[in-house]
Amino acid sequence: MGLRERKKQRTRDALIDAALDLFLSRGYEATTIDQIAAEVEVSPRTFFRYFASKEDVVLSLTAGEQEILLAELAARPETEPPFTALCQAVRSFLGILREADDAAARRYLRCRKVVHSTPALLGGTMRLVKENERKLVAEVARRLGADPGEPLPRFIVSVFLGVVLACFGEHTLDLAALARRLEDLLTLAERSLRPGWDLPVRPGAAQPAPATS
Amino acid sequence: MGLRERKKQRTRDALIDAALDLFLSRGYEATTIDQIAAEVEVSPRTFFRYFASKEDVVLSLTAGEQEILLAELAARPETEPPFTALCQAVRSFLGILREADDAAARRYLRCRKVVHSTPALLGGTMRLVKENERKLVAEVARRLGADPGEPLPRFIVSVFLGVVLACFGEHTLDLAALARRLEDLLTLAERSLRPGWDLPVRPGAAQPAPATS
DNA sequence: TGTCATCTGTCATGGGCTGACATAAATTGC
DNA sequence: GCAATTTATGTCAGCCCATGACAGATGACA
Repeated sequence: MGLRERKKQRTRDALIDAALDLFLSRGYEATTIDQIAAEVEVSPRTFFRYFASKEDVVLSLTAGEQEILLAELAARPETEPPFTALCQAVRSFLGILREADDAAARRYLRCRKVVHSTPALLGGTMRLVKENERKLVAEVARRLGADPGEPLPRFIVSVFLGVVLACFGEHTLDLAALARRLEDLLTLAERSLRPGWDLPVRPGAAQPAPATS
Repeated sequence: MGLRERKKQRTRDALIDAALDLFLSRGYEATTIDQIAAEVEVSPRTFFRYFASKEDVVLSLTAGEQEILLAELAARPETEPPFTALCQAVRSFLGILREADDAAARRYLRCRKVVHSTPALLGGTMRLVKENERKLVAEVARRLGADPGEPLPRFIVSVFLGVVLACFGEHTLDLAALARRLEDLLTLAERSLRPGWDLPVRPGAAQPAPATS
C-alpha cells in the first residue's frame, strides 16, 4: 500500500476520532465541521471529501456493521432454518467485534453512544437498518424458496431485527453486557415461537431449489 | 374559536398541502422553503413559525399518528393480553382513518408516499417511531406488572412494531389494501407464536395488580 | 527528473434555520 | 367605538451545512 493510501486512512481515522471526541464532549449539534477540521488541521472542504455529510462520520461505521451482518448471513449453511441463520449471523458479528483491533472496537462503542444520545443520528441509523432489511428479507426469501414479497420472510426478519434493535438500542457500556442481553432476548424469542415457525407451511417445499440466477 | 385561531389553522393546512404538492411533483430535496412559502403567499420566516424544520411538515402528521396509537392502546381493557391489545389498537387507528375527513385521509396517504420515497424522511419517521416505542413498552410493562427494562415487554412491542412497519413500509395506494396486508401479517404472527407467549411466565402473576401510582 | 494523477486549500454560492426588531392584525377592557 | 395589550407576520442579518470551480501542492511512476 502506497504512502498516499496510508495518509488517507490516517486522515480519515483522525477525522472520525476528532468528531467523536467533540460530539461526546460538546454534543453533536453544537459541534461544527470547522471545529472538527481544525482539530485535524485540514480545511473544512477536505472534511466533505472524506464524508458526504456531518452525520456520515458516524453513520459510515453503522453502514459497515450492516454489511458485515449481511455477509455473515450469506455465509451460514443453506440447510439452517432462516431465523437460526440470522441469530448465528449476529453472534458472528459480535465475535468479529470481540476479536477486532482495540481502537476499532472503542470507535464502535463510542459511535453507538453518540448515536444513542442524538435523535437525528438515531434516525439516520434506522434509515440504514431499513435499507439493509430489504436485503435480509431477500436473502431469507431465497433460502425459503419464496418470493421476497410474501409475508413469511418479512415477518422472520421483523422479529429478528426487533430483537436485535431492542438490544442495540440500549445504553451499552461493554460488549459482554451487549452479548448477554442479546442472548436473553434470543432465548425469549425461541421460547415464544412455535417450532418450525420460520419454515414454509408446506413441508414438501422445505428443500428450496437454489435459484439459478 | 376566534378568527385568529381559524386563520392560523388555515395557514398551517395550506402550508402542509403546498409542501406535499411540491414534494410529490419536484421531490423533497429539490423543493425549497421559499417555494412553499411563495405558494401560500407568506414569508419564508413564517414557515418556521409553524414548523420547526422542513421535514417537520411531513413528520408532524406521523407524530400525530403515533399519539393516536398510544391513546388507543391505553383505551384497551386491562384484562386483554398485551399483544392482543396492541393489535386492536392499530386496528382502531385504521378505523379512525377510515372514518376521518376526506382531506385528512388524503393528506395522510400523500404524506406516506412522500416519506416512502425520501430516505431522509424515512429516517425521521423511524426516529419518531423509536421514541414512541419506549412509551408503548412502558404501557405494556405496566399491564404485565413488569419492569419496562425486562425483556418480555420489549419483545412484545418489537414483534408488534415489526409487523406494523412491515405493512406501513410498503407502497400502499389505499387504506383497504393496507388493512388487508396488516391482517395477513397479524394472522401469520398469531400462527407463529405460542399461546400465552405475551403473558408473564408465572401464571400466578397473570393478574397484574394495577399500579397505584 | 519530469510528467501525470490525485489530494488539498481557497473562494464563492445556495439553502436550512434562528434571533432581533418593527409593523400589522386581532383580542381585550373601558 | 376606542385605546391598550397581545399575538402573528415581515424584514434583515447571520450561522452552519453542503457543493461546485479552480489553482496549487504532493505522491506515483516512467
